[in-house]
Amino acid sequence: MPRPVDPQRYRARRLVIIDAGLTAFAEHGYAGATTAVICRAAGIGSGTFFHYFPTKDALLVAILEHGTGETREFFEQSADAPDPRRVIFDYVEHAVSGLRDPRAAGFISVVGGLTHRPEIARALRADDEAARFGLRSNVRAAQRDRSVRTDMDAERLAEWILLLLDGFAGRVAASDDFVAERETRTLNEQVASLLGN
Amino acid sequence: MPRPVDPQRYRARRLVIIDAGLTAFAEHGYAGATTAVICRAAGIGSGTFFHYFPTKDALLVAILEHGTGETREFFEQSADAPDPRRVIFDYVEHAVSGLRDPRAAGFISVVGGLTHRPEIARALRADDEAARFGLRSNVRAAQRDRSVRTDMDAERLAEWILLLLDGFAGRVAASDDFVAERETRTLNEQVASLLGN
Amino acid sequence: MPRPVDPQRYRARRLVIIDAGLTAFAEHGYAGATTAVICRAAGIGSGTFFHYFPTKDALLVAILEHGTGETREFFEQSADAPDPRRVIFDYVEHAVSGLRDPRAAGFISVVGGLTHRPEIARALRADDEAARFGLRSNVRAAQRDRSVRTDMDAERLAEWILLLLDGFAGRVAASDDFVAERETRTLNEQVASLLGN
Amino acid sequence: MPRPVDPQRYRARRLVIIDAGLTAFAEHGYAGATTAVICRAAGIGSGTFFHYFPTKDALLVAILEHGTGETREFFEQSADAPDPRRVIFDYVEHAVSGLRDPRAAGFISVVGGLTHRPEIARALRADDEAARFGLRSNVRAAQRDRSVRTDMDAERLAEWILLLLDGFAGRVAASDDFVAERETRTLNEQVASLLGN
DNA sequence: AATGAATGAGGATTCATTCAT
DNA sequence: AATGAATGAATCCTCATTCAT
Repeated sequence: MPRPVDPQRYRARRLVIIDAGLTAFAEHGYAGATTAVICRAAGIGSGTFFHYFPTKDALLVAILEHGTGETREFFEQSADAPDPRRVIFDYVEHAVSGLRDPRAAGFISVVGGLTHRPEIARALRADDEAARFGLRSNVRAAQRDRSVRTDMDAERLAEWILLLLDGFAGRVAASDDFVAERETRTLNEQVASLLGN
Repeated sequence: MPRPVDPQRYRARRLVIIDAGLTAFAEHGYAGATTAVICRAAGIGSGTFFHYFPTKDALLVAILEHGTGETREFFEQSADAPDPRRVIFDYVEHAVSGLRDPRAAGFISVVGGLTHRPEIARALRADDEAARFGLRSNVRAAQRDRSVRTDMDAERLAEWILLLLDGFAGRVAASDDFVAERETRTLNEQVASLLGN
Repeated sequence: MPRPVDPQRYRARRLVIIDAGLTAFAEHGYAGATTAVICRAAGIGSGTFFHYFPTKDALLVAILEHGTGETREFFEQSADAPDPRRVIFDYVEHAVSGLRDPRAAGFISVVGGLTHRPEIARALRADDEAARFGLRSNVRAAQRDRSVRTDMDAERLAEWILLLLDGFAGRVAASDDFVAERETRTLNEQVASLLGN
Repeated sequence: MPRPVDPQRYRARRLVIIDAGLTAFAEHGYAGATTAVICRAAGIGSGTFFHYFPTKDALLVAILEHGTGETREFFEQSADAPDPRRVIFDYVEHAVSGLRDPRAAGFISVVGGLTHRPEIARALRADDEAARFGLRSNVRAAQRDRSVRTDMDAERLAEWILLLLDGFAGRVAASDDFVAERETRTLNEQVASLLGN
């Protein structure tokens, strides 16, 4: 009598590992986060790890995809928002609030140095693309209704917003004095100055 | 009869290794740049490598310190410049021009993920500190002569300039469409908007 | 309420696994035939596998014993045959016809390299012994009625017949050009030359 | 001052490892001969092993190629021999004498079960081919001068000689009672009966 | 100083086997 | 009986580093 596969349980466990991975990568870097460390953090045996993820890289990719999914969701939910300029700022807000998880910034800088692992590079590009796509659409819409400057094309403005967000995350990771909360206002100003009005 | 050390030759060879290291780290990431790879690139044997650097990390630190030195030099040479606001923009220019070396951006993102190796973290902090110190001094001076806004303190402004520079480097590394040359003007605008006037 | 064990069903399933094992071992070698591969081929879960066989080795042993059983059966059925020389040639025929199953030769060479697993070695020896015993008896009988040379003792002649059969199987496995069908005649000649008359 | 590479030393050490590998494979089978076991037998560290052979398979291949080389050499040295039939029997002698090394037969049966590792399969085919080629040439020559039957083509006769040799080796490995020395005469008889005259 | 052979600690991954359901 | 998730021992292999020459 086959035990019915319990996808609930499966996904829960998977999330536990993803979470442990996020912690471990952020805390110890990619090399330092050995599968042993991750397994210990997740409370599982090494065999179990590879039951859920075929490789260590795959775990990292899963973490990234998690983020990519959230980004896509965010923009899908804002698809019909009346004020695209507003959506852009909401996304900025959203991105910064992601940094409230103290592991996020660390993870981002770790993963940025892994462009040489092809799988990870792919996931990284997908992540970037998702954010760029969402931003670009909204920038374009905002340009149409003249709430954003039109002398720079939407793609470049999107890149620049990401530049600010990535730089912001980098600073959070690099400097103890740079506290997300306190700097959000300046970030908004920078984005505003970028988008013009 | 010990051959007298020829410091000329010594330093030259050291530079060759540093250069090979920069290439290798940028091209293959930290893990992918094995000492074997670096040695091959430098045209030396592995034994020789460890004559010049006690560890692989030490090479990375040396590369970083090279950059830190340049930063310090830059600000020292501008110490008595009459227009500190100008110096800030010159530094931005200087930093961007560093990205003309196609390895630079790659190296930066690689090294950003290595905060967990203590030696490297130290060097990274020193590098950051050098730039921040130089910028802060000039921001402060510029604030004194009212060419920079005074409603944000110098330290934070310095951090924000670095945020823009790091974000910029990150974009250069991440996106083929983001070409340093073409984006410099926008960068200057953003810095200007940051500093007010 | 324990479902009454259905021995019919049990044996059938066991045979399915044995068959899958034969296929897998022949196709992928001992190491390549992981229990997962075998289970997939047999259409069962891994847990089920270990209901039927306590270890992977035990499956291999069962396959071997299957063959050993057939060998014993063959010689039992020929026990009272009037012409023992004939029985020997029939056995050769029988052995060659076993090679019609394209998995047989592959399996034989795989299993030959596993003398170091004690269980398997035991089964292998038993298999060898069964064939040797059957052959030896018939050789001896044939010697008695002078239809086989008497200047070599029965044991050695039996070994030499096995030598020819094993070599034959090995060639079938090793060389695509060596087709059992076409070579049977030569095999019979060699056996004849061995036994004299 | 580069220590001059000492190819003497290199080859010697390589041979030590090859020898240890032969012992280990023959004694423990492929799986049982872990790299650790081989290294211990060779008196080297695991790192050293992989300095000489990129993989465990490569060591096995090297052992095989060693044999292949000997085979080729044998036939090259006999290239201009006046009596090709004699050469064939000399080769049989040569092959049997190789079995005096008690590890040889064990190694052969182990390696026969590894056809699924592509590198090994390739080496195995090359080995087979070398022997077949040498035999075939001599069979053909012998057929020309009528010292070997002509009703079977040279290729098939070569295969049959190998069949006898492989079967012989298999018996030596399988049965303690089957001693190479004592059985050589019968082997020669079988080959003679095969070749006719 | 320069070399590269030698080392072995450490890491990712595999897989037979167990066991709760 | 049947399942497959969970396990961890065991394996191959990598690579920074040492050291005799």
